[in-house]
Amino acid sequence: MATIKDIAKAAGVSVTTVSRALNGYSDVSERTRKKIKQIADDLSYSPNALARSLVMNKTKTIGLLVSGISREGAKDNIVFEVLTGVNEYCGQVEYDIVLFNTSSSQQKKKTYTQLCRERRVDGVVIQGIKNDDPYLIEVIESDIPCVLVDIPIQGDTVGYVATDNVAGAKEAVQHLVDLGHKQIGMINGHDRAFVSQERIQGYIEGLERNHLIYNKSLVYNGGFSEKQAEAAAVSLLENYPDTTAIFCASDLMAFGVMRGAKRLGKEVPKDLSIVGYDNINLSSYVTPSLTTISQDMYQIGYSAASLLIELLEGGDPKRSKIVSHELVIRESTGERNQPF
Amino acid sequence: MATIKDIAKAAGVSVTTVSRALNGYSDVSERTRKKIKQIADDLSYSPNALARSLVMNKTKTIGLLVSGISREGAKDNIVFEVLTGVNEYCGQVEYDIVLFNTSSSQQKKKTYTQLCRERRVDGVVIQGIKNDDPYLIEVIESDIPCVLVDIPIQGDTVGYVATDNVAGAKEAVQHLVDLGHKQIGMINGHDRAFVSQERIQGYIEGLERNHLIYNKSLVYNGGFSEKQAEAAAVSLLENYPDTTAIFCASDLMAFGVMRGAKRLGKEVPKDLSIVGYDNINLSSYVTPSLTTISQDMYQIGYSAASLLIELLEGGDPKRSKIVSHELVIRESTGERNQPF
DNA sequence: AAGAAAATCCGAAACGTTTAGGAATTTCTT
DNA sequence: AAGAAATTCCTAAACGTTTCGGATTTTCTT
Repeated sequence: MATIKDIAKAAGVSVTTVSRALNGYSDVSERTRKKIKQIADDLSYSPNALARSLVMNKTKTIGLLVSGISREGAKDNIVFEVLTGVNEYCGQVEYDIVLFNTSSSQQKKKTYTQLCRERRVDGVVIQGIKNDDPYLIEVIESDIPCVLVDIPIQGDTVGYVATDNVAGAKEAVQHLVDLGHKQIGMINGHDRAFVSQERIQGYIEGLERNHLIYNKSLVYNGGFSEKQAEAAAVSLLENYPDTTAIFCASDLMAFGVMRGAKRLGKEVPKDLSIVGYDNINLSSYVTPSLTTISQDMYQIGYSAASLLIELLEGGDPKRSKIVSHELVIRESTGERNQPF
Repeated sequence: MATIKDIAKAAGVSVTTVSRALNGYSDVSERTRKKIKQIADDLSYSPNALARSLVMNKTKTIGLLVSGISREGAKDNIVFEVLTGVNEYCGQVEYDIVLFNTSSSQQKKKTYTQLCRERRVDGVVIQGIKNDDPYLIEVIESDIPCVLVDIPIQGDTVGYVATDNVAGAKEAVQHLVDLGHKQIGMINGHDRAFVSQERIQGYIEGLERNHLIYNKSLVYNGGFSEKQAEAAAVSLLENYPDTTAIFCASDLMAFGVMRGAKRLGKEVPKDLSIVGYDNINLSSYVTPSLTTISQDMYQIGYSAASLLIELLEGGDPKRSKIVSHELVIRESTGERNQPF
């Protein structure tokens, strides 16, 4: 493997000159630069990023910390979509991405900060982290630049990108209200997710705006799990049979609710309208296809990366970005059946 | 950021001793080791992986080269699943993963080898690469250890992991034959994919084993695209209306075929049986759910990583791994309607 | 108690870059 | 043609580790 020294020797110049020639500095004559470049090509030289990073104290690498990279998490491709977005932006600005596997590092008792420090990433985007995750505190206290996905925290070195979950949830219930529904239940995720907190708030606001009373017992937690949501939906519908619509904090849970409805002999959307959240791939393929709040996870990833790089390269002092969402109406919602 | 020097100074020993203490060498007394560890903790020291890698000439990092990390590629989560598998294994053996974005590097004219050399990955797993991809030749010629997914090439530094695609395809058509189908069409991917070559071979063998004649004009290429497959299916069914079953080289294309069938007023599986390949998430959710050849992409990723690491650490000289597949029968296939 | 053996430690080089500061050479000015 | 200015190049240190070879200290042997 050719190094800068080899080139220097072959060209009869110092390593300094080689370095400066290859990096486009102005204090090297065109003639020698040509020669050096030629030799570098001949030796098929590629710079050692390690050595460079070591002295420059900058790796042009960002970490991607996701807790959802597990076999189960592969169902919705949310994680993958933001990864794709991050990857796309990083490709444009020539940053590399290193994947941190929190799961294993956790058992190895390596903290978030240690991970980042060891690998010398310039910054990190964090996704799928829970409210009570010990990592979260570390993030905020550490001085490693990072941007969070879906957790609205900002600071000197931390930014975030998210969607307006309360608005989204509000639109979802508004849609249901517009269809004539009066008793709307909700299957939420769990308390340790910021999005859940926001989505229920939106749910409540949506009801109140339409002068519907908010009944706490109509909302269940489904833990973002299909199975759990199915059980929750069954309970909900058995205890409150007048419920004609359910708003779910995720599409996956909406599928669970669908299954639960089927179990109870309820037809969607005739007897029960369902709206989900996320608009994952499955949602348009399933029958009936799912009405949902669509969020562009690719865009979120892309924005997260761009925000982080800005943070790193000291651009403008923006610290957060809200990406838009959209209600997409499909077959799982319909007019309320008037029970005459 | 504390370095080994800081620790040495604080402990009153040399950097050598600190290094050897921290790395568990035997030639340092327990007393000083304790002290050094204590100080390291106090200073919240974490080793600089860059410096270490530089001198050790080993990064404990593998590259992941996939061409499918794009917005469109997010539909099937195949890429993501192997990534998950790779990640899982790497987590266990404490390797990190860096994502290479081929797309951008291509336009930047950086070759595969350059990418790997620069970033100093110890090895690389490659996925979603096409037959005629210039990268492929590079891979084989370069001395960088790598394992290919779904491309059966092996050499001194290159291994692969795949499934037995010809057997899989054979089982698929056998299933259709068993259901009474006599005229079975196929929608293949494209010629630049090894899996396509194998799957059509399996298709042919499957037919011949049952003394059905192989009719070349019954197989169309769908380019692994849903849309394209839909068009192909329509052509196929219009030109050869006696076709009662279609075997598709991917689930995504099978969905296209479903849509095409619907366009022609054909009911699945009554008028047309369809079997796909891959068993992606969608397949079990769609109606009718899709009969398909299931391959465990997670396992493939996991195996690929483990094979690579073995290659790196000089374990046994295995160079390839075949992971098992399985026919999963769902609703999209049924007995042939005898046209009396 | 003296020499041998074992245990513990250290100095310095090496990995492949970048860069500050200055030296050598060329070109410009008058 | 001599000094100034600009151009081109180089020396050496630095980044944070690991490791070879040897030096020092302690413990064991008799």
